Amino acid sequence: MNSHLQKLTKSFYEQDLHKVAKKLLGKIFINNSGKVLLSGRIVEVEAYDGSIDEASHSYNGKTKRNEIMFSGGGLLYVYFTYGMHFCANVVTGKVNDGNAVLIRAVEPIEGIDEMMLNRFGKKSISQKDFLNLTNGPAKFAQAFNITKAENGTDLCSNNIFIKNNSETSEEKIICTTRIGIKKSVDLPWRYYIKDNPFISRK
DNA sequence: CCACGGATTGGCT
DNA sequence: GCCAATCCGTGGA
Repeated sequence: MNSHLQKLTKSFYEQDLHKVAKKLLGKIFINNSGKVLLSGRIVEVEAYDGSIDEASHSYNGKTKRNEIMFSGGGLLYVYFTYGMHFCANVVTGKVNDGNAVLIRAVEPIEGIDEMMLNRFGKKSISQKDFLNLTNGPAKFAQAFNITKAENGTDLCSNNIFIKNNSETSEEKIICTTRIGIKKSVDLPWRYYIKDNPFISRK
């Protein structure tokens, strides 16, 4: 089947933040903008809310850096952090909501040789490094060639997009507090697929 | 196995 | 000047 027929549409991304976050688990993230198609199954995400969530980049309103978070569901918000890493988010809801889902981990499917080159500069890696390909937000971005150039990409009209897949059943979705933040630490807004080997942390 | 600190830039106070 | 939605290497138990 033509993958375009399965591309998630605006109406999917315009749904409620947490509904989209949970529904994204199990879906296939694709970057087909390079020579080699890269794909992976989304296995871990976190929700960030502009209104009540002090950890969200959008909490204090729109700036040059976070403006994509306010630009409507279906866009890719990519930010730069710690002086060297990029992380990718899927914007949800309507214009000015300031809501987005951070993609924290995927399970590699296609283009794995290319991912190994992007991450480690070689095509032969250890079993341990195989799990290290995409088991973290900046690892995923590096493996999939997502950088600031991809900030603002419309996932509904480009060769970077997310493909539909069967729903992940409720009992396989684990919900915990989020990782690596210092504010709003008690909000249980991290979702991941139970027992998946590419989860960033237990 | 776990804990800790360095890397390195840009955004905001 | 401070610090970040991270990652990786090191050093000790």
